[in-house]
Amino acid sequence: MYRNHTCGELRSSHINKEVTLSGWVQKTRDKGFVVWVDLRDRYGITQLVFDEERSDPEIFEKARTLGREFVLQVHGTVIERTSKNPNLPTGDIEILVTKLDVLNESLVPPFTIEDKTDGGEDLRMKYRYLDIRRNPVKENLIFRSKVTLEVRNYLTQQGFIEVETPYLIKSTPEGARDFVVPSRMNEGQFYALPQSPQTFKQLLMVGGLDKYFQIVKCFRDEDLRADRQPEFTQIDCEMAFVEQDDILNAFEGLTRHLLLEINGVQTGEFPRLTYDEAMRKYGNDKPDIRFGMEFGELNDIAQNRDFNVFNSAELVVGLAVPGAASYTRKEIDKLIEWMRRPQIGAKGMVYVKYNEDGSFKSSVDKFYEQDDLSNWAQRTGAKPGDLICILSGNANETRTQLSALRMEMAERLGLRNPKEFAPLWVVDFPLLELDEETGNYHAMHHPFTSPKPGQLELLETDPAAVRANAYDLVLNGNEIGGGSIRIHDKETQATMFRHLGFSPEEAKEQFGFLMEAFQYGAPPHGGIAFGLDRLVAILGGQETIRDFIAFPKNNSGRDVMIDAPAFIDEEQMKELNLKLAIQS
RNA sequence: GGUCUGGUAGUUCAGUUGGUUAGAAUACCUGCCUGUCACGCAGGGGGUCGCGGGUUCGAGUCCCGUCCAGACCGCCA
Repeated sequence: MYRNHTCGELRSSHINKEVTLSGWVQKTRDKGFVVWVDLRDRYGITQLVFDEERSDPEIFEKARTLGREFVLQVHGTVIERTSKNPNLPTGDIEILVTKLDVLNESLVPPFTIEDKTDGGEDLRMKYRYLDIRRNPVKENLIFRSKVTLEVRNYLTQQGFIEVETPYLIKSTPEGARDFVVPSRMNEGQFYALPQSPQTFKQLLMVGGLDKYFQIVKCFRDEDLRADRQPEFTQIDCEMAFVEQDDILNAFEGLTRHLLLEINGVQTGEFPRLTYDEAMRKYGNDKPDIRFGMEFGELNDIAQNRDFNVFNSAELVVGLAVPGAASYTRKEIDKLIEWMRRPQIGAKGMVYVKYNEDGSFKSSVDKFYEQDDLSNWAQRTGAKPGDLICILSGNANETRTQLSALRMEMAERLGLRNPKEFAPLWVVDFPLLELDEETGNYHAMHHPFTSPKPGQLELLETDPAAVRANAYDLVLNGNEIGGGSIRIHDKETQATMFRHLGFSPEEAKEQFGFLMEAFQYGAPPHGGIAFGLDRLVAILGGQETIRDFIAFPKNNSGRDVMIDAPAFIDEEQMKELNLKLAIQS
């Protein structure tokens, strides 16, 4: 038996007990006449003590040779400490060791295994197994396990069935790039790893399973970000015989359950905003509504004066930054400069200081009266002490730019409190999106999304105006889930494919199995998928999803620990009938 | 594909206008220390300044190229 207690559980009530513990050496403190060793395991730290008087001389000498991260098994007596440590749950006691076994030695670790490590990102990834020994990483993984357990509990209780779908499937051109896997048995042919189990879950509905979910890995071969990994996990869900409201209610229930069980936060009914409203009010289809700063459109009260910048703009829109009227000229100039960076691309910014005394001072005083500025303040909800920031130009671009400003200012003002949760639904997304490069329309969600009732005809005349039965669940400015009511009849699906530029032959070749299934009594159905990594990170109050993934990939999609991807040897290539176009 | 930032001791970083033997903290090693818990004290070892080329009397520092890492834009149905 390696242990009969963990390193986190012994208290003064255990004094005089004989115990056996196993764990890692966190640190040794050699004071000459006495040596202390902090022994760590998943559950905590317990102090071991060795001294000249009470310890066997051989064990005492052995204790002095222990290095960081040695694996020990110790046997000894729980004793009361002479000087207690109130910062440690086990700080009242220590173990007077009578038997010391080094189960394994350790090299000096390349970084400190402490909450605040001295190791950089790169190094920690290379030695991820050491990083996982640290509390913050370990606790994140435990947290994730708790979230997935609650998801399974809740959905199972609601009558959902967890079904696994295949990882080796077929590549399709729509959407993200596929990871492909060569098939040895089928010369020259490739599987693709799923970007999502989309078509399979729809086929499960045709199969009559009615309520499905799966916690499932998905794969996308696209460039990464801090919150994007090439393989990531979704909570994938689908239901039959449902309308949009049924789905929203069901998964609002799941989200509310998680917020309550995981974070202890009670949430009321989630607000529902249409895509158009979200864009008008926040310039963003995933608005962070933990704070206000809603947009105020000023076209009618700012145009038709002598200020040509506004007169020539499609949209004049502003927002009030709370308490920022105290910004100096220099600070405002810096902010404008920030807005003009290529990433945001604003041409300039008009500002109005709403002074505490009720007067206004603006960068366009030449063109506008105090009354005008007062109207602007009213439209943007500004109060004395606020700074009103106004952008103008092309409607879409201007909204996006002002949204960037809104998020930045909220960040600076500390309004993005990670302990606060503000979920909402964004509904009625456009069905199609114009690809600027090709000039073609493609599905904003995916090609199986149904248009709003009676809007199918609009596809012919005004494709951009067609709204879809598609919805996103947004939490604190992050899209944590998205889904739609699907098309479930062959004719509509064929029409969709045609509008997306598929020839009937291409549609049949790629999605023939789905269209065929629709001919055998496909029920109305719809669903949603949550990004689990991101959801867990947000519930955990953190930004980077990498900290919630045991073995994440780096910026360029590499696993620096196992050093993947890698070349494969010639024999393997031959077997797969592959030849590289480049020389390795 | 693009923009930006960084790469100096095991680690995290500093290094001025191009100028003596490249520093600090921490980690590591040795010794001391009668209750430590960020222990303390004294001493010690540790560097191809990412790599290649160039400018210069002289390059960690300037220039060109390249590799690696990170953030962002494009991309992510």
